[in-house]
Amino acid sequence: MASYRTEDGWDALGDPTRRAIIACLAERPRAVGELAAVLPVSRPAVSQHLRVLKDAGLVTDRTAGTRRVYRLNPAGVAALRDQLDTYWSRALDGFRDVTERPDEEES
Amino acid sequence: MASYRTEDGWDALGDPTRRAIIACLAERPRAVGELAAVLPVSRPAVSQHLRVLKDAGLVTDRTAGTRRVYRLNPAGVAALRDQLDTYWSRALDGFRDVTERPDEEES
DNA sequence: CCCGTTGGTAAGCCGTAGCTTACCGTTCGT
DNA sequence: ACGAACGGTAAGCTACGGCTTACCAACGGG
Repeated sequence: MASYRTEDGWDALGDPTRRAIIACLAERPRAVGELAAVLPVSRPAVSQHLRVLKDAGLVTDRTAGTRRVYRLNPAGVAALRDQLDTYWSRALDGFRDVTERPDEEES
Repeated sequence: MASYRTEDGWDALGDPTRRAIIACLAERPRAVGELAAVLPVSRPAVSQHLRVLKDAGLVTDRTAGTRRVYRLNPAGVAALRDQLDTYWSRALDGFRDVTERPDEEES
């Protein structure tokens, strides 16, 4: 609640690799090396992506010995979901405003 | 349901200008010129963004005379929302899996 | 019937996002 | 205490995404 958002969650999800990371972490928390082993990019690349995701509040990390375990942050995901809900409800209002016009061509 | 997704909705929302367009269209449907008048980019730029959003299934367009009115597509928005819901629920499972380890340092 | 309005497309420029390799700090095992 | 494992950072290259200007097609009003 009292957290700044240095990076936008949407920008963070704009990259396919980062979405793959999110999908991986959705299954279970993983260390950086595990993620790099699965993904088609190098470990430093994963590290950089994780930084972006962390700044966006989508993941949290936890040091376990020499390893660093990342996990999904449900709060961050929920925040984006709420935004979509807002767009969705407003879109419905927009639909109500302009009733069907028969002389127009649908896309 | 039976629609392909030529472009990914997340990629589409990865751009700030496109998110601004989405926000605009969430209020009410608008023509291309209207959007360009509000946004800080040229009309062709808006047109290109609208194409991406349309390919992603996030907006639909409707020809009205010489004008072309775009509106938000609630189905497309709902699809993304559902994906986030999936991530969210799986993340909760992940949290249950790994119980708190006191010797670790939180991020 | 012409002209103004509207908007999609082409061509091209430029910034930056993402990747790689190389390097360094930290932590644990033996 | 030394070395290996793990991971973050720096530097640099390349590709692509977004913007602009210029051009063209379509529809409508007077």
